[in-house]
Amino acid sequence: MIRFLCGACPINKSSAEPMRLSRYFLPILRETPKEAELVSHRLMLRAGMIRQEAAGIYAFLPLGLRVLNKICAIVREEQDRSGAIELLMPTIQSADLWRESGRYDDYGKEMLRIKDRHEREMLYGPTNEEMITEIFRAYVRSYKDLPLNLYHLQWKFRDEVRPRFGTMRAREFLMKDAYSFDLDYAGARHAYNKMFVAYLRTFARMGLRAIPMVADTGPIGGNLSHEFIILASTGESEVFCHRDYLKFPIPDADVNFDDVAAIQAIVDTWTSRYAATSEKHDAAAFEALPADKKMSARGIEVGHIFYFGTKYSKPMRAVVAGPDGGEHPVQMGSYGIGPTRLVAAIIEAFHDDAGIKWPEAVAPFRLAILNLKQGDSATDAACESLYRELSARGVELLYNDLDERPGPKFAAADLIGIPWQILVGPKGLAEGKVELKCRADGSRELLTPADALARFAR
RNA sequence: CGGAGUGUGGCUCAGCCUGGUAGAGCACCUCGUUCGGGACGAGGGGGUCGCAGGUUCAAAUCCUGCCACUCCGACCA
Repeated sequence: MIRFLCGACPINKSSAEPMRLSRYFLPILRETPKEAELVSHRLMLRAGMIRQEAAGIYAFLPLGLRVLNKICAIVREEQDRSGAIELLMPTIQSADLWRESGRYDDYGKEMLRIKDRHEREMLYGPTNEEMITEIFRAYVRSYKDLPLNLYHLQWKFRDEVRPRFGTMRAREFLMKDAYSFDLDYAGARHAYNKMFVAYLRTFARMGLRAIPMVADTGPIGGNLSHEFIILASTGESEVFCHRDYLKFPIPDADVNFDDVAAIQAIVDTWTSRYAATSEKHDAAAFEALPADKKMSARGIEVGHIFYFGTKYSKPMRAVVAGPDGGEHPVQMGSYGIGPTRLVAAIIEAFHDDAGIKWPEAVAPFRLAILNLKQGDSATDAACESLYRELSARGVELLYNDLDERPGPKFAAADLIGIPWQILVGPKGLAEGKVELKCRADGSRELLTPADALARFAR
């Protein structure tokens, strides 16, 4: 099946093809490379997910790419559900565009500036507000074409002084960035709210509880902004919030994004309690909370949304005709999610001493078959049969058919964190059984191959 | 960008102080024995010791410069 959509871009659909380990490329490391400090960084290197090519610049190896694609697929589904429309902008931009907004000089050394063969000044995009505004103004003339929310998933480059923590704080990173366009503040506020709700769903589907916190707007600008933070002991920043955030409900998949009042109500709930990062922390307000509701923890920022009005539309003259016939600079917002950072963040949330414990929604494979005695005819036959039957039913699985002892197979399966393992060996088969192990809680049960098949068949 | 440190086979590291023919474990290849939680034996392949100069009869080792990477700090999706 051809799944190739776009060679150099990160837009490939997840591959559901089952795989034999003997034909796969999974360079597992038994020892931990010394540079890795953070547990997610260590595990990503050991599990053969990434390879560092320069400081803060990583290649995604096949296993890492599968996870990244799963994450992108969820991001995409929830963006689409909320009404955003995907396009794809380039990584390289012209400096002229950034001079229009005035940010070319403001952005500083974080921006990677390059020259082409004609000595024209170019840059590797750290974000795309200018470019999307340029695209918008080229085509959109009337308020009747609004609201509009355009997004893409593309590699960004920010030349961090000090990249660290693997893909958590890389210089090159994948980002989903969406940009909303509306005629007035009310429309822009609804666009902001829609993204807010989409983000709640997006992170929840990955098994994460992300808490929206009042945030600084930084060099993007604007005055309404939330960071979506997941709590993890290894988080980079200190955060403070009300304990109620741990149990607020996640909006259903059938939420109506056109229902302005309903969407606003969800946002109101999710902004009704104290929640702030250290930069915006109000110690007095936090101290006023009941003692059993106070939560201070470390957090990882996995998403950030901004409303910034006409900050770019005014200088770049992105205007539409309103119902009054006059010209109005368009009201904008931008909305980011970092999939490459999420890969690491999810590992921070789901791991143990043996390795990664992927939530099913983002797991590189759903199921692993471990042949515990390769070469034993009954064992081989049972494995092959399971592999064939499960493949035929579309189960994403990795079959460890290496001529290896059981120990390393157990260790590898635990390390790469596939949610379910079927252990097939002569001992069990003598009783007509295979063993099903759940990576998340370590539970095991014996069952017949037919029952195992039924368990995973859709 | 300030401070600290590290570059020796694919990985983890020893050797450097006190210069004298490059090592170990793991990984890899071959053969045999093994085989339900990272086996064992025998044999084998693989490194211009980050780069460039310098000192010396002789440099992984001493000196100078450069580069890369890591950690602490300021900065950040």
